[in-house]
Amino acid sequence: MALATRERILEAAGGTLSRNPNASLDRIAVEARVGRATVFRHFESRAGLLKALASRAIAETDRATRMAAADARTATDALRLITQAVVGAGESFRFLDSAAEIYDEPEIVEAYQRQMSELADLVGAARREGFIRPDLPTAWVVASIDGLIWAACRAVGDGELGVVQAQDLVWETIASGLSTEGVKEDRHADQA
Amino acid sequence: MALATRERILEAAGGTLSRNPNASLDRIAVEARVGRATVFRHFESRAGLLKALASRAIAETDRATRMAAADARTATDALRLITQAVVGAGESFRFLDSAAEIYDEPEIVEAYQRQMSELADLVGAARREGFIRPDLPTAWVVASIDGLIWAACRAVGDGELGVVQAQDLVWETIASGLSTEGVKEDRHADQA
DNA sequence: GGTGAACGAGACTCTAGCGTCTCATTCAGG
DNA sequence: CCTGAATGAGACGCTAGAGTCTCGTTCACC
Repeated sequence: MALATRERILEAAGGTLSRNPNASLDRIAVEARVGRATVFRHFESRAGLLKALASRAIAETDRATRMAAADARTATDALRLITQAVVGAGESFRFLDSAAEIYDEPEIVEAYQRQMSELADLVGAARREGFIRPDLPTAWVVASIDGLIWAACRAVGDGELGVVQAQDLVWETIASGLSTEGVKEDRHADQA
Repeated sequence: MALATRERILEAAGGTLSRNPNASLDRIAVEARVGRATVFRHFESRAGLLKALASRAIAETDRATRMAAADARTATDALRLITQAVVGAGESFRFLDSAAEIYDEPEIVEAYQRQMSELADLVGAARREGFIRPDLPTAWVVASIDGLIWAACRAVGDGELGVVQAQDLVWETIASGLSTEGVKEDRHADQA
């Protein structure tokens, strides 16, 4: 049952920390219905647990990215698939917002920066495909995609939106914004 | 010099906590170039300091909201002014992301919910003016505005964007999204 | 020059939470 | 039934950081 226990601890840690970023190991152990000592049997320390949690989220994102790259025929489509995958797995990521200690781990920081850089590349490719507005800095495109994903995960966590709904809305907003000025119907103008 | 000292502590606390949400009072005191005891002379406790910091951010937002309501002729314009004001004062807000303890203060939670509700009302009014897409849930519009503001403040803090640039980009993205599908030029279609 | 308020420095106590260790219990496999 | 691995419970030491207090200093104002 070692694997099941380890997994249960990670699951509980993710959930508890997303609600209260300063939750103690004792609290997490209770939430996982596990003795506190068992947490230390599976993880070197609190930092080790957080690191494992972060690594898990990073691996999940990498997996989603590879699948998107395999399935998608365009960079724009890959961007859409990745965005929706991350929103779908949002619960695994919410704890990262507030887990400041994690960014002491160079390994995690490096992986995070790599993923951000990959996202920037993807945005660049989507831009060359004509999907991204040429007048927007790539840094802002990346940042706002991040912000919209964050908002979607929060809304889902608060029960304001369903997961599928949130996935669609994020992409819809990326594509067309919030205003009627950007609805797709208008787009056929050029050709008129 | 009592007021100047108090202000210096608040300023240092905001800056330090936005960088490291778990920063100790000692660290904050050093950053403010003030003895740690002086922090306790001005604030009842750590919670009191955070509460004062949050109250300050809330008051700042209220001020911006009132000014926007006074200056703007439409709800859409008020929404724009408020959005830009909040991005401009972003440095005062970034610490709120990660200061989980604050949400134990009912007073703060109430004020936050009131502001969110006011924002929802404003979005509703802008919707009736025809600015907001009718097919988007208000909850998502509010959440994504929040997310874009968050992203902008982060980008400014990281030095990726200038403040004025970020203010424009947030509104631009709200209005037209990130994609070429939403650029304003297309909009004249209806009238053609 | 005298006075009092504000401050800096630092000693002190107290608590929460981390990490270690031990011991009894459970439970699966032989 | 026996054995060993995984666990739960809990005692224990340790440290960081909150909050209190005191004493000496600075500095503005009279």
